[in-house]
Amino acid sequence: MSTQSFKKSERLKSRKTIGRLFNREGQSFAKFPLRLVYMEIEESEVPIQFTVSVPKRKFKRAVDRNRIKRLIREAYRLHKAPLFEKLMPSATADKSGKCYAWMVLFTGSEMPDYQQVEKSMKKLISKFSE
RNA sequence: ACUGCUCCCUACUCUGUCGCGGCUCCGAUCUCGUAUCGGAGGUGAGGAAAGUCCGAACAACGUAAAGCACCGUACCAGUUAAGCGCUGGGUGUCCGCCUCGGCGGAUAACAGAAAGUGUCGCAGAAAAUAACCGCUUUUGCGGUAGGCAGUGGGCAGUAAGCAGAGGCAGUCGUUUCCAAUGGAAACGUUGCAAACUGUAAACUGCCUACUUAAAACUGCCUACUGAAAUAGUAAGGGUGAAAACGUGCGGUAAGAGCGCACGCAUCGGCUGGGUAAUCAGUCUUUGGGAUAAACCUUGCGGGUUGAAAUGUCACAUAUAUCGUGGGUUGAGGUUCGCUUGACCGACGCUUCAUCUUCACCCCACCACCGGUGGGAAGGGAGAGGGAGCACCACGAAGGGUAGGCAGCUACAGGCUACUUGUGAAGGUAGUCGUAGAUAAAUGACAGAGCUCGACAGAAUUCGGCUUAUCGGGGAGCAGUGUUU
RNA sequence: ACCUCGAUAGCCCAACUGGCAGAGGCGCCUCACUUAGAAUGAGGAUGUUGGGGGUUCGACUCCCUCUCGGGGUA
Repeated sequence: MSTQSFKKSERLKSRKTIGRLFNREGQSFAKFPLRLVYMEIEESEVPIQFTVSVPKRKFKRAVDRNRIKRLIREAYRLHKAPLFEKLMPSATADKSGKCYAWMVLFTGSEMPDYQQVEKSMKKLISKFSE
């Protein structure tokens, strides 16, 4: 499996799981302009199911929201490899590895460029690894 | 060449690397499903994808009806699957031009206000029945002026009468004088009157002023006028967004389309042009303020709900559970507000007893190979009845899923050529295949170029409209300037 | 994707069935009272009625359109 691919199976799709994330079970921390909400889930083929959200209240044009989501996804795709390395070995050895659901929210109110997003994504991942 | 308007096309480009959604093909793996992974090829947002303002397709709702209600719509014709779109035409309004009655442009929810109801603030006499002021007729009551008549008055005249003075005549008286039975004069008295003067009343004439000779009053008439009543009238009345056809003449008590002429508008008829809206002419009717984006009337159209519609497969103890009713001749339903109607609607099975009937069987009698009567466990058929189940309807309280497939992209499709038409569009032929996701795909990095890149992201699909928009290119029309 | 409601002063809200520029409360400003402040009293200001266009003599109101905001759907 390529370390930079981003397949359909890596995406968080279950509406139920998303609901649980926001209700009570999810933990979260923030690195401006991003905020990570995550929780432990059972039985997944991949270590992390990932999704993105951008509030409509701050960005009214669909074009802007799409662009931000694409930037965040791109940053995640390019920098997730080290994290997977950390989670995978246990998963491959015996099936005791932990799986997580991730949702990344964009909390800023202005259009970011890719460098900003990449920087905060790196921080997010390094903090999560601890 | 520039400027303006209209229409059409286009929507930064190229290279490399890493990625994403469909599609096709190949390979590998296993739980054999076209599941997962890998690879290759090819493909992947818009002119507005937006707003959801119109119109359809498509789907479901039990068949999808009629009336009322409700909603929409409104010059005509064409175009189209359809339309509040588009094209062409007509009419009105506004603007511009000039050769002054045509041309050009813009614009219009452009049916009906002469079916009815409502509204029209302030101002104004009055906002729609025409009332008020005003004007005018008539009536009575006043005022002023004039006229006539009268009373009164003034002037003049008449003079029978009266009075006056005078005259004449007579008688008598008195007095005085003289030439003395007389005479004369004066006074008194009586008479006369035809003349003189004056004149109450009367009569006649003229006048009755206002700078006088003539105070004033009454009645009637006329004119003007005051305040009323009655009737007529809509010419005029400072307003207002809007004022009861306009101008002139006649007419009238005053006036008025009351009449006439010219003109304006208008319902309708006829003739002609046009498919029609409508235009021109002519005859006739009428002169009715605005508002229908107030209610409304008329014509036309509309069943409702929208892909989160809907079908189907899988999962889920879920065609499950509980209650009520129907099933038992009818519970319930018939869509949106109401009503009506053709109507739709489970109607099958089990069991219990009763009755009727049939054949067999048993008994008795008549009789002779049959008939009649009676009995009855069981069997067949039928009738109505009781109980229950299936099934149907409504409600309650809950449970589960939120996955797959279909709908889902090939078409009222695009492009080109020819052709028909003023045009929107149509026809014929050729050619092209061009997103289809479902937490939802187009991005990042590096480099290069240029005019330095706007508005902006598909979610069932089309045709329109509206709105946003940096630029670039093309065509047509109009104007200006330069050159030839 | 589809359906639906709303927008009036800094804030909350009236204004009928069109009538001439719009009421009220809170807040704001000035003055008085007080040593000062609060409270109280007196006075005052504040409006493109979301933008644009239309109908009408006249529009917060009726119609069209745009912008912004709210709500709903299985």
